[in-house]
Amino acid sequence: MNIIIVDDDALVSLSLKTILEASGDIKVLATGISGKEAISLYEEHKPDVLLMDIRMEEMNGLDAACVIMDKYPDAKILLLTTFADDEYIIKAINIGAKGYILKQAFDTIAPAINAVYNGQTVFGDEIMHKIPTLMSTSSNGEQSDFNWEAHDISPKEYEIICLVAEGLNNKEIANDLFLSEGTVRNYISTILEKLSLRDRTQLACFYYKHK
Amino acid sequence: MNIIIVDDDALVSLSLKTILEASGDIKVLATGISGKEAISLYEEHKPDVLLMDIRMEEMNGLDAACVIMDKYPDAKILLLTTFADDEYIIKAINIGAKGYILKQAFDTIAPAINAVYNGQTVFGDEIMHKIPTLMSTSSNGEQSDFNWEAHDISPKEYEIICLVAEGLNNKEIANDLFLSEGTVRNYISTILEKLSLRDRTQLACFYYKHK
DNA sequence: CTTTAAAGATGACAAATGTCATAAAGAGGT
DNA sequence: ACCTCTTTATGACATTTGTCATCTTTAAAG
Repeated sequence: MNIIIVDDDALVSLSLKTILEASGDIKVLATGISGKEAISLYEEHKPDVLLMDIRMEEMNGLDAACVIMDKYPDAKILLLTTFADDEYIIKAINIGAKGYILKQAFDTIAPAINAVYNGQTVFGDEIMHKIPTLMSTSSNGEQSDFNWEAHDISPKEYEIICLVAEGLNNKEIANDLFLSEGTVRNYISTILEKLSLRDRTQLACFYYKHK
Repeated sequence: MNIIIVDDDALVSLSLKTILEASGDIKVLATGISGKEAISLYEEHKPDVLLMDIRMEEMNGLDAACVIMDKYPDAKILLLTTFADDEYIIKAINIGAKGYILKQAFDTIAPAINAVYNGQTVFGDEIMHKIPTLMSTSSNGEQSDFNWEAHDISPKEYEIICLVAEGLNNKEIANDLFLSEGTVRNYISTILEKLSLRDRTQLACFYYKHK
């Protein structure tokens, strides 16, 4: 099976290439580092599967996927992400990407590619967990969009809020975001201050009520 | 990798067993023909992956999956279906099934099992296509179909759950319900036990996700 | 009248949580 | 170079939380 890898970070592309080719039946035809490159490489090689990072400098993976799917509806595109970026998941599904998985999970990527090659669609587990919530928040058009920035909530803080609203404790959040537990505590402390809440449970409630 | 196959139709189980075992690294520990059997077989063998039909006589695959996931949250269950039964997809996702694919596509099942085994979630392509539509139709009408009594939650306990989901702390709940703070703690303790949750924040999250 | 079951309470205890003061490292602007 | 802001980290601390074993009271069932 022939694939193309596109990732911002050449080191990642290389590691992936090595690992995947070692697994046997995968051949990496080319690697790229931007969405634009992904498009031209795809047209040139017509790979069985295109493995592409979402966050990239010149043109992000989603837009590139959109362009490619538009021209080649049968394209099999597997999107990689460093951690579960909620906002992109729904978009990825709608575009018709054949998968959306964490690139951390190196050894699970080969099976995923195989499944995609055989006509399945694959999602990383952590990502799947979020879909029910995303479904209920993205599609019922009622009140939803609370403006977090208006309350001085930074992106990082928002990220933490989401994890609290998934029921993670401080240690787990710390592991997820590569921070120390104490730092997470401090973050939550200031979040509570900003939103005039008392504890993490109220924060979780607030989250669901304003989404 | 060890799996169990459960399908109404013994012929299907057998064919699957043959095909999958031929592929090399899959061992079929047992086969069953009903949801009830799936549960007992799962408990007995603790397979890496459970492959189960949705439509079965005695107890359908979804209910069985629900019971199993409840008791073994790490269970990897791959649901099979003859046609894309729209109505079950959302439910399958919510239950936490690791996949939902067409059993027609014989040769794609092995890769799917592999991906699931490696921690991914897999959906057949025909099924994935329907998800965007299902998302918008499922979230306006139904909702709140979670059966608290089925999880042994008494009315009083439910009352406390609601207060937790309003962000009250134990003292406040105690005042609200004319109980002592200790009693409230005990109540919450048993609620968490019954729902297999860890703390009040997870309880609040659970409430909003199932409501 | 016993026996049993339930609802509620208490105290002890470990763990998790939230607050605060403080500090190191880096980036950017002057 | 100096100052400032941001991000991350610590440690100390008081509170809250969840768990458990043990009671009392009340009500129901025999």
